[in-house]
Amino acid sequence: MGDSIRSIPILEGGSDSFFDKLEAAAIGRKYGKGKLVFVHEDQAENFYILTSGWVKLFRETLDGTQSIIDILPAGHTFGETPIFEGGLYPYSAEVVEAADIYIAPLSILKEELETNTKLSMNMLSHLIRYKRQQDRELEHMTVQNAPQRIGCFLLRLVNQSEQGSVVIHLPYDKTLLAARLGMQPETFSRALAKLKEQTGIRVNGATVEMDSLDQLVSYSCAACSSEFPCNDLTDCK
Amino acid sequence: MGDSIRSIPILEGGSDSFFDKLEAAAIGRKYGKGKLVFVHEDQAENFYILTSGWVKLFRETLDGTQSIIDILPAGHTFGETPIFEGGLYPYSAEVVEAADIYIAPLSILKEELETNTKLSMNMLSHLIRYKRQQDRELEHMTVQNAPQRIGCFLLRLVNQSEQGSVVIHLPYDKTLLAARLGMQPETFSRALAKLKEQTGIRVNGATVEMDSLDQLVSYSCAACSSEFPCNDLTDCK
DNA sequence: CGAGGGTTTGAAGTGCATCAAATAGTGTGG
DNA sequence: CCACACTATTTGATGCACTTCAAACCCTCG
Repeated sequence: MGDSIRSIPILEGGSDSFFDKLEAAAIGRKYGKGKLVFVHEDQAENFYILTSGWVKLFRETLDGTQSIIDILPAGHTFGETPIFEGGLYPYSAEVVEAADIYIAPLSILKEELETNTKLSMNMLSHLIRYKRQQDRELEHMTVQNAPQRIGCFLLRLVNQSEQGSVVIHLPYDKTLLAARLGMQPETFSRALAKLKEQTGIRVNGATVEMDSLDQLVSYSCAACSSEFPCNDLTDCK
Repeated sequence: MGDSIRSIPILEGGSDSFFDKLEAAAIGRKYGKGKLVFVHEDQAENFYILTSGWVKLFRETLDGTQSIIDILPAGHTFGETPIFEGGLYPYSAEVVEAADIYIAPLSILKEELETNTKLSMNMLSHLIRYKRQQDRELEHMTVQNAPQRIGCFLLRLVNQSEQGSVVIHLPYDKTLLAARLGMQPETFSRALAKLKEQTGIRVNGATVEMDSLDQLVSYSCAACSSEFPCNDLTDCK
């Protein structure tokens, strides 16, 4: 386990004693699809380290409509933001693909942050990058239409350097993906069909293929303020 | 000047020597409406402290469409995010209401952050709060319609504790406000009219009055995952 | 008083949501 | 290995919200 925690990007810069404490205190747990890790406004004692699977962070309105904050792949942490202030989780977390998660006390993280500038600098830098990504998401919502948003998402799944023909696997349900992109499942389905005819991508279930990225890039990125290899983040979300 | 810089929330926790250095190096400048402070992808040497007026942060696509990242009131800093990485501004900054701005070297801030945990903790905490606000903005874009978004914005301008009748002054152009809320000026105008008839607010130019917040709250917050006094931020944006 | 930008109003078009229903796909127990 | 149940996905038809284009209005300021 040590390695998997020590190599989490957002914890880079942590001291040895920090990781030792973390390993001593953390509990590893397996979660099946659909399991809730915590719920909005739970008292936050722990933060979570995702080493495999996918986790959805979301909020919901009174009528049950969910709005998705993020869908995290392995290698990310979540539930760490209540270190400051009241200490309530600002969102709920649900496993959407069977996951391995380490549960670790926030107090250890907080203590380390207060004494280890390297870690807090690293965390600042991650938050800033994250914010930039979020700026883009907001931009996309107003500037791109549904097919373009899907195309943009696909592009962020691709290794930028990829040459020639490309194969992508959608990481989770189309229904969830639709929600993640802020549209209805029906709209997603139609928009994907449109993307197919516009850019020549081939879709088969959760597999998407194309001969080159060019058409997808010129179709999707046209309406955006960033240029293609825009995915300067650790990874997709 | 000292005081105005020392009381900026995001710089709270800075050491005396930090503020001394800042005051020695910073240049105060007045900017008229419409002036650009810096442009997207400029090399970032300085960050900016806004002590009066309003500044718009934005990006634009090739065809000139702007997407607004934020509109800052006095008391905020901007252009500080390139402390890490390459050091290019990720957005452009334009004064939208005549502003007083202090220009200060990023290097001073960076150095202080690396040595003063109090400041970096404070900054982390601010970024986290900011992120939460941004989560809400994204939610609003998908969950609220135009009149509700306007109502929500108005509510965030109000002092929460206000009792009885309330008067609000729109802080800048309606056209800009529309862009800030991700809609067209025409839509804004119509949506505001609808809000008027639905909630009984009275609009006169840039002045908005109402007898009580109740109707506005129940109309606007119905579709949101947060409850009314949701503006747990330093101030509006 | 006239020019120009901000704001409103009107008419028409587009994209997405919604409701309804068909189809494909997956896992289950027999 | 098949039939059933259940969910994910697609397709169709319709409505609504917002955009777009056009023009009028209003207000401020030289």
